[in-house]
Amino acid sequence: MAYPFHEIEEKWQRLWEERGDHTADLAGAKMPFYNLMMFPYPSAEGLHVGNFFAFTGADIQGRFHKLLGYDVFEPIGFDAFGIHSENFALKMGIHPSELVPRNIANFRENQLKRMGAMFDWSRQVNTTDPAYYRWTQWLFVTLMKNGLAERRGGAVNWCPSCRTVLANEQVVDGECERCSSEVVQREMDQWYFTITDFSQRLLDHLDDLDWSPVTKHAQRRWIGRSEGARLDFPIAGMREKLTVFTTRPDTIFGATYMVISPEHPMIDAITLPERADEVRAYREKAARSNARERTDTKREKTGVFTGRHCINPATGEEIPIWVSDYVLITYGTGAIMAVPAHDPRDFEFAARFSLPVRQVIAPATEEGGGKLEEAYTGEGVLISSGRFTGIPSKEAVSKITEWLEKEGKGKRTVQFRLHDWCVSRQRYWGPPIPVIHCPKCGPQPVPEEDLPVLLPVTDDYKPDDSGLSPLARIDDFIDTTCPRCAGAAKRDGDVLDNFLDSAWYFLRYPSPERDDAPFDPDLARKWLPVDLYIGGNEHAVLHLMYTRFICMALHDLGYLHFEEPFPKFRAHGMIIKDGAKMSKSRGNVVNPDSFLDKYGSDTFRMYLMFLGPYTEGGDFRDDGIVGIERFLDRIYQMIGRWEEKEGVSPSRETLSELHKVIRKVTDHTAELKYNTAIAALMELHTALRKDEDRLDRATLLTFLTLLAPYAPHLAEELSSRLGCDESIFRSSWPSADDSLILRDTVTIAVQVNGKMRGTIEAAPGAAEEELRSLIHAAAPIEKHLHGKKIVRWIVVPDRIVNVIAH
RNA sequence: GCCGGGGUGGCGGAACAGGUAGACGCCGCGGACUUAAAAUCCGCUGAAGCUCGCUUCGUGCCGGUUCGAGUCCGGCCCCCGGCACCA
Repeated sequence: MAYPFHEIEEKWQRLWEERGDHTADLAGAKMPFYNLMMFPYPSAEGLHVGNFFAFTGADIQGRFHKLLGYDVFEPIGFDAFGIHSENFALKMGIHPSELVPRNIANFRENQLKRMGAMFDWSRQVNTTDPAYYRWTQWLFVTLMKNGLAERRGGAVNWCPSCRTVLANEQVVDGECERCSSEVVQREMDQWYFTITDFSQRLLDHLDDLDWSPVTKHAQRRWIGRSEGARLDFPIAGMREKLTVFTTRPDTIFGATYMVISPEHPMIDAITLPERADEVRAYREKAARSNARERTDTKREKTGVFTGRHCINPATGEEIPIWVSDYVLITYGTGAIMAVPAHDPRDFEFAARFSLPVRQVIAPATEEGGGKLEEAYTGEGVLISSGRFTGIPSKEAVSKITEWLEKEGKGKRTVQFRLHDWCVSRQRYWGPPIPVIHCPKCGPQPVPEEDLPVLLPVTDDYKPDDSGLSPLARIDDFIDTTCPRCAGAAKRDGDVLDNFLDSAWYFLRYPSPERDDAPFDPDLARKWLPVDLYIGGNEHAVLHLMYTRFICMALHDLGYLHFEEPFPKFRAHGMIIKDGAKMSKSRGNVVNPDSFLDKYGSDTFRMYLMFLGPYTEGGDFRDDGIVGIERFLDRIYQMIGRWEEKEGVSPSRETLSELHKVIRKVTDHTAELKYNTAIAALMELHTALRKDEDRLDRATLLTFLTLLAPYAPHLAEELSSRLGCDESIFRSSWPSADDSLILRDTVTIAVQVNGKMRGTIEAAPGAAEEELRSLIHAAAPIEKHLHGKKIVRWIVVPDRIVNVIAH
């Protein structure tokens, strides 16, 4: 018979709300703790187990810190703009402006409120609210005015079936995430945030951030710093030079040809007339090919010769310029010097088109001048390299760069992989980009006092083939006047990337009511940066990088006092089912609502936390939950049986166990090792049950306090039944008293020749002599020593003794 | 292909810093209560062997270091996640 969780949970949720227990006193707080979790995107299916898992783990931190004495601010909101919401609305045939509020209401009222998290419902953020996206637009305008937003041409991902532009993250292996059509590239004018101006800072700060190593690693890779040089190759018969980026200037004497990307701006100028047709055909083919083909590394290399040559500045030789799509326009200069002897890609290309291969680095283990079977990419000594011959390659990198720099033919540079952030989306469901295009004045930011640019309500929001945003079809919206010259002008028809909505939401939480500023500066100073951020590692790169950039920019512009929004970030794991990701197509989706109905929130919360390490996730199995159900029920029954008795106190053993567990639960909760913290609570429960007659109120309340972050409703209920008038979360977290942890004797393992042969009980810190006699006195161990000569005793104090005997 | 993380009972998972492998929970088995069942409570539960107390084996595979290895080193296999022609 399960305890009456329905009644209890409803009661406490009501009381918390009535009393405003979770409404943080932001202005008056003495020890602020901003407990942030990634806000959900409110889908029509409702909150899934993954959300529930993530939020529970974050809420435990909030409740734990509250008990530690912090003033905790734990907000939640809704990331409701974006292509997911829009596509779903299209599929259902219900306008997103109708569907989204409905989904939000369901999330909030039927699911989030039942979780029992300490969300501060007095402060919410909904990114689709004009009062919010006004400031998202303000952010754009502010960056634009300060030269951090640029309009320029660029390729976008286009799904011909959905007839829409896709964000990079919606392109999986070159296919549209939703319909699996092949994604093609389209050239369009877009707005970009110049995040690349911050590359080095974004990289450097990582050293000081307390983040999971995997997350930092992913960011480092994404930023992709590499040191090298830009080298100029004069083009034969032209005044222009071809500039390449290379990390291996030491191999320049082996550069036997050049390759430019099919999108290279100088391609037409370089190509000789007799080659023009062939090059054009190649270029067109490359343009048509989809992202998957283009990035398939196993595909055989293709390319065409431009007919033109350029001059290797090191050797003075003329080398041919080729075009190939293995050179990307998006990295470096879109052109490379090809060193087939020392680069696998160049080697492959040279082999295909019979281009010369010249080895210029000899491995340390020189085997003589055999023909190279594959590119040698390691270090060695330079050969056939003019005056640099004989120099170790590592040294030659800087020597050759210096030489070319002196000759004015090159420059040492640092290259980043990070691209500027394209924020234009040719979709409907987002904040309109607050820009007015004036034929005379060029693009003008919408004046701040005219914000927000409201998203017009229209039924005609379906994207079409034109590549123009649905808003571009609404003349009433598009036609306007220039804020500068008052002449006829047109609004930008695109909307802002969903990632911009979520790049500043945590700045808004403390003061969502402000209509004169994006956030309250005093509260920001008091509460930010965020103390702990918990979220999914799928956002390791994009969301976290963009948010860091926005904060850095706002810092530089004087709006924020910090550069890094999330000094401490932890990624939670993923809940899988039967070893596979939960998905509708697999039919293995667990619906949290039915578990809430059947077991209640406390049991469900604890079960999810008990599945496995929080940062790794776990496998959801329906049958395991009864263990937690029994556990909580036993606690309920135990407290129900308890009667106050005069002068009782728990045994020394019980107290010892209590303090051991206080230590464990404290440490493990702080480290997000919830599964083992719960195991410790179970052990404590067993110990308390064995000593039930002697339990006093204080001991039980301590136990309930340890339980409270995990099962908040039950802890509140039982503590109130024990006579507490105040919420248990107003009490304080117990501290472990190590002196109460019994250490009368320790169990020492005994090995003979490395094999476990038994244990002995000894006083802590017992001398070796004493241990020896104890071991000889222990018959089951002694029999293994019988008739043998003891040659050595290895004693690890209070842990183990290993006796070596022959 | 490259970079991370990981392979431990029937299952989910524990194990500080090289020191009693399997905490805690599920499943299973036995017992108590009950007219009976459910629920609950108590006990057992890595494998094999046997004189029932022990013995041998056991943390993906092979080898090494060490008094002692799930933990460290070298090689290999498999799974998960991320990135993918970045010059």
